[in-house]
Amino acid sequence: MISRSSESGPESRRARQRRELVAEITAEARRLLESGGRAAVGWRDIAGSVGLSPASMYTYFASLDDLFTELILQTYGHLHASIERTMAAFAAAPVEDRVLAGPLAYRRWALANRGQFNLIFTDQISGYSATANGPTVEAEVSVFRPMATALTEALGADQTDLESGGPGLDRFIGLWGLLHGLTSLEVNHHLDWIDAGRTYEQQVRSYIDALGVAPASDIAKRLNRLHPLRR
Amino acid sequence: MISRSSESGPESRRARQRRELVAEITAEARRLLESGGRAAVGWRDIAGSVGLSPASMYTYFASLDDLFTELILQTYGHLHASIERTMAAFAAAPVEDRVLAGPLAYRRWALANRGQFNLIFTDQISGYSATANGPTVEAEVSVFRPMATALTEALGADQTDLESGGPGLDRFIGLWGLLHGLTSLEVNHHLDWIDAGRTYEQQVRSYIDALGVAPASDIAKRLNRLHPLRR
DNA sequence: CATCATATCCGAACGATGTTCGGAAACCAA
DNA sequence: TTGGTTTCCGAACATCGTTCGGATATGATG
Repeated sequence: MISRSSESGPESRRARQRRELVAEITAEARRLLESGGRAAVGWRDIAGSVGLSPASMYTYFASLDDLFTELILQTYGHLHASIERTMAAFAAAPVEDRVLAGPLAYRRWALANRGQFNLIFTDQISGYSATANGPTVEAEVSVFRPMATALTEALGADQTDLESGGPGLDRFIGLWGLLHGLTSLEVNHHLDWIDAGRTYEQQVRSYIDALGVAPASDIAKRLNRLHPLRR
Repeated sequence: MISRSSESGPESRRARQRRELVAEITAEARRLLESGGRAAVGWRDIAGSVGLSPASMYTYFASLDDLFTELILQTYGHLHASIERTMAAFAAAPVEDRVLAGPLAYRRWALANRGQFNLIFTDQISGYSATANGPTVEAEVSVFRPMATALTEALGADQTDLESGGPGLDRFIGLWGLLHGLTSLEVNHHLDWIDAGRTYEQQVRSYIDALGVAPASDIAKRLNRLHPLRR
């Protein structure tokens, strides 16, 4: 049932089709997740979308939970890539700018992918706990390493603090809590009564300012120019 | 289908039984929600628990979504009551103590009621958006009014700031974001790798300390004495 | 007390779901 | 060409939320 995983020879026709189908399946699942929420993700819709029968889906995923597991891992990668891409755009700028650009990218991605954001950050799948699985923890720390590294660098602290649980880690945990809390509330429509975007940037700025980190004033503007709102 | 709602006469036998049954149903639903997550809440288990058939459940709730709606409203009330009860225990203490006691109660309740916490703070029910419904917004602001009021009082700011969106509101939004973010992460097992309890208190203290609010050092200890961990 | 509308309750059934199974067809290596 | 493996599907199963019709219990009204 499992084909070769890491051989170098030319890909067989079956292997390529399988790879493409798995990609189509997860793509359609993400589409359904974003448009209709978790309950809207079902085999029959996905199967119809890729032109196969529901039973055939079990050729590619052992169960619906397995599909969600794959979806979770992919989503960590997407969030990670989005943050790192944005921060890379400020690679030539002072570190302080990157400390703000990271959280701004975090919020932007979350608002554009509400379903996936909730998928990875709140336990929804039966029998699938966040840190219980190895690959998940690894994927999670990779998401935040760029932001944690930038903050630690801006503070002039030792990078080994992050691994050993020193004071540099505590500083980042506070920032993470703040930005994740505000983002999570806004994603789930608990901040609809205020100007959440303005408040978010102001709060993050205020928090890192208290740590002595002062980014440029036009980071958000430059970010909007880099990635205009899609769709 | 709807019996009298606010009359003063003696309650009929049917009315009492109906009230008790609705209470049993929601109680069992909460039990299932906490033990097995959202997917574990089903009519057949609930019906069996109260000694009725699944079809009879529709005598009391028009649909499963309606049950969840009721559950959400009740949960707001429970969280509100838990926070206010804890803060009331510090009514004679300085305001600064209450500013810390509120967030500590928030986290304690969330960890003891993970399923209900996620139920009210992340969109899970089809077609049920948080702020779209009137009763929900009202219930939500009631949850945070005690904490917001205490912080505003501790800051010596005008209480009308909260309603008019003045700087006092921004201060509280920041605190709310921080405490909700850390709590949400811990509830969903994203902070299992650190001492989340110690970190939480330290972060909240650090945040309000920057605002000039310094509670007593033994609030958590006193809180543990008031409400030892149940179950 | 007798009457009658109403509330409650249940068994049976419907549609939709995730999943399994057996066999047919397609593929690929030998 | 041969033979084993992969893919695919129709049919079926169990379970779910929900509806319906009718039987039974309740409570107000005469």
